[in-house]
Amino acid sequence: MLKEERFDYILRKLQTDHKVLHTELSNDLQVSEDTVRRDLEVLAQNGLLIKVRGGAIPHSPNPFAFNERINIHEDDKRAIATKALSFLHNGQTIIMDGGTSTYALVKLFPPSLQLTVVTPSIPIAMQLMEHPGVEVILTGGRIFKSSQVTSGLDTIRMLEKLRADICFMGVCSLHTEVGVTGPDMDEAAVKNVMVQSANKVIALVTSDKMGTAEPYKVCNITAMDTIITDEAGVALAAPYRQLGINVI
Amino acid sequence: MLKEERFDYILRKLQTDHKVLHTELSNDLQVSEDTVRRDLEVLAQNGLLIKVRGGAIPHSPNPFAFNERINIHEDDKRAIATKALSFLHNGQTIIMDGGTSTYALVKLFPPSLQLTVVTPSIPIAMQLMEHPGVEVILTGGRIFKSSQVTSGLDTIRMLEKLRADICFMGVCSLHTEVGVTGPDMDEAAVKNVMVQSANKVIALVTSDKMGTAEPYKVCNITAMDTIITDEAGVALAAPYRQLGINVI
DNA sequence: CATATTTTTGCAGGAAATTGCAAGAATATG
DNA sequence: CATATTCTTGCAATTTCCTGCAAAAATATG
Repeated sequence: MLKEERFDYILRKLQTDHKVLHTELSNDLQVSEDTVRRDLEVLAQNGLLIKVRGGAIPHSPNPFAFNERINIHEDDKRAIATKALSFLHNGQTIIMDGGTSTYALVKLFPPSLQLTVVTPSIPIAMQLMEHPGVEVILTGGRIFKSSQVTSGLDTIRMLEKLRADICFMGVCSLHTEVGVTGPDMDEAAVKNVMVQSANKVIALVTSDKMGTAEPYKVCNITAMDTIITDEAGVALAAPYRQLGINVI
Repeated sequence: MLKEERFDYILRKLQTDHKVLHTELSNDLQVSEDTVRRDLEVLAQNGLLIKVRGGAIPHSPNPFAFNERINIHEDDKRAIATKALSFLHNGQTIIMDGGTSTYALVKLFPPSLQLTVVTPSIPIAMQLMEHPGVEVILTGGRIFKSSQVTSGLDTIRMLEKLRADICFMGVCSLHTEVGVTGPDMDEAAVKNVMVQSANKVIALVTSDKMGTAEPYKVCNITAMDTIITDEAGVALAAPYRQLGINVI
């Protein structure tokens, strides 16, 4: 049996059963569970399903589209967010980029905090709607369903007119030479404007994103004032510190 | 049974029952109460519910105001929304006002529908994010926490540049002489621009709002092309029909 | 056609996650 | 304040996952 036939079978079964199990598939397809595991691995990589312990579930109809990602490196992200809190003071205007790191940050906002937050992220806006002291401004534009942020010209135009105290940047790759990069052209353009509209830029980055690069450039690495990461070890941080960037 | 299935079950039960108990879930899912407790823990961490002693309650990302209102006249609103569906055709660009009537409408969108929807309403945008064929454009601006819509100058500017086929107007009071009115100045201004930016304006109004007025004027009643209501009886509809408005 | 290289597959082991249980702490209730 | 629930913590049993490895199959190369 061809590997593609197995893929086909798995996806079809997933569509009818809304889940697949290693044990079942191993039996149905007459291959070992390891092979099934590997099959699910590649299907997951192509975004065709979501691997979970014991099998896989479909991508769309489950309510975890955004919340799944929040689980990855959850502790790291909370640690990063906690460090970031100390930069916030009453009365500031903050640009809050989309992404799970920034989402973790707004979840930690103490109730007494008084801020104006500008964001293209719908989950962040929803989270902050319940906060009594935060004025929320959502940038307009077309919604990217996968990342749940607005993007495009309208978003950029709203950000351009802004003067913020701090911009917290989320999911990006950092590289000392390549700079700050992202996986999507439009979002990279939006991030670029965010950087320009803020007096101070703070990147929230899990350590696995440091030293990596993606196709679309956001800005030079020197545009960052501070990088907050989960593991600010000397080895990882030194190259950035040499450029005058505060790494914590 | 996969852990994710349990999550799914819990969230679904929470949605219908408005609460879940450790004891019940343990029995329903055939796992120990400890496992239920741990499941609720992770769901709570992801903001999908709130743990309380003995079980959990919904997190209600929408403040009560919105959730409650959606239930008032629910049947009426669904009836109105069903009538409104016939005005929608593939390829159209639609302005969708905030409010529970319009929210009921987007919930009825058939999956095959291909539209571009421009809206200031966050619940509507979230609902449509799960729709495969709808392009969602959110107008930017300051968020009104009570009604969960964006408002203000930025919102107006985005709408001004638009040319839509249809505008569906939500919560408003209608009066043959006073016209269309609303309870908030900023929102009224936004609605006014919506009316001007669409070729055709359709009001979704429960019958109890007809013949009433509120402080801030949106537009003249003749700006409406069609009024969809739950009870298009002759007595109520006649004055509007005399003005050339289609009432159904 | 023979040989080298890559890909796929199954297996073994140790690592990691999940689950249920028990004992003591915390909290609600009358 | 006494009692009953519920919650937390630690632990052990089980299941599942990952890594490296070797055999078999497929593909490429001379």
